Amino acid sequence: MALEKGTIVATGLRLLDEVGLDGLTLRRLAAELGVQAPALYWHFKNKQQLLDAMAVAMEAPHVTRPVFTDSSQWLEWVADYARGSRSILNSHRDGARLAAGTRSSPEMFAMVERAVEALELVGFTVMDAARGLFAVSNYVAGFVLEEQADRTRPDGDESGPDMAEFQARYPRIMAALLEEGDPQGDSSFEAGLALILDGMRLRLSNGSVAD
Amino acid sequence: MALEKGTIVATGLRLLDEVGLDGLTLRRLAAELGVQAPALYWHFKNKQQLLDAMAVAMEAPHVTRPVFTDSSQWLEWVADYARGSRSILNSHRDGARLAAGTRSSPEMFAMVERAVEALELVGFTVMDAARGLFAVSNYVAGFVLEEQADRTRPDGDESGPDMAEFQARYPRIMAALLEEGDPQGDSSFEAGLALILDGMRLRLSNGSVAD
DNA sequence: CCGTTAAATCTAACGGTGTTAAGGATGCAT
DNA sequence: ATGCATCCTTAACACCGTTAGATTTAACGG
Repeated sequence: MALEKGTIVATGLRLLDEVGLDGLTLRRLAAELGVQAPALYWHFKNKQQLLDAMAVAMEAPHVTRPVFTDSSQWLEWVADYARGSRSILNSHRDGARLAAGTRSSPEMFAMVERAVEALELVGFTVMDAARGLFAVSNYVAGFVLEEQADRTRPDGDESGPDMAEFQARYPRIMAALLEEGDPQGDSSFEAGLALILDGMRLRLSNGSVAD
Repeated sequence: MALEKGTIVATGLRLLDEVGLDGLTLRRLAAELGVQAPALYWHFKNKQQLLDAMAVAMEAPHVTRPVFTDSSQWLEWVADYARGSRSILNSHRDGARLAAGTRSSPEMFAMVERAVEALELVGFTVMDAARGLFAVSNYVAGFVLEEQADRTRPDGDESGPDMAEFQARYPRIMAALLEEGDPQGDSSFEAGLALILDGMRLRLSNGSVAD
């Protein structure tokens, strides 16, 4: 039987780190497996289904994360959920783009369901819980996509970065950059996440009627 | 002189709406312009530069948006900034993917600079202003990307949606869907946006030392 | 040990892609 | 008229995802 579905997916993810999503061709992957490209079509209907399987495999360690039990820990859990999402998307090169092109797996639905259930016990309405998690997911997706995009498009086109002109034209952006460092760094991620979490905390204390 | 750069970009955006980003090939675009594909290489170094120009053209109506003057209007302005971003990304098919693959234009930097300046006058620190706008941008990007992705990948693979099983397995998600409707709709967008805005409002009242 | 059958892979090819090379037109300036 | 820069052409290259059909491999009943 030689080739297993899991082997193809694992090799695909390993190769993804080497060549990136745009460089990941069926011929290249097949060569890595010591096989010809059309052989992959016996295991997967087409390339998209292979990419879907890779995305699911990548997200697997995340969707099995247990939900919180102590109600007082809900905020930290949601924060860790967001950090875990970012970590998973960054566990492979172009991981965010890979996940963005894929439909959510049933396991992902199951996890959200459990999380909403737990948040409900804390005092959230189902709506506020779902909206909060959805907002966090969208924020993380947007953040990591930009985070990884800077690695994908390194062609600076212009010759020099011309820091001096940038400083002169956008002094406040420059000041923020100098103070915080990388706008795609951990502290920037945490700051944006904290905004959403504060909003959720407000919904909880207000009984979700704040508008 | 015949072919103008602006004509190519405008035709590219029009064609994008017809065939989507994946269907937008240089040969197809050239045919639309009554020209052969390699002719485009006289105007653009490669396809990516053409896509960059298209993204800039798409975002043009947004980056010229004037900043608020009345300090009491800061929150509504940031909200409108977010709504405008979403609207711009939705102004063309696959607009979010197009923008995601592109570096920010100088005009975008200039607008953020002006916004940070205005928020500073309201009482924000430069850091909190920049972080807030950055978080909003990431949220909007993630939201619209998912919003448009559902149109890009319509192959449901599985035969039936099987609502009954979904209802049984994920009752809370189902309840939220029934109450809110489309999780990619306006109200969902506003709800997530409100969370971030509440977080920003909190930063303002706390003098940015809440942590 | 043979013959059958299904699983797994091969070779060959098709139509399509972005991109490059080299050469014609076209129009303007000397 | 000649030269030159502009703009576009034709021809081709290397590569892509995908399909069709032949072929090998492995397992199993007689």
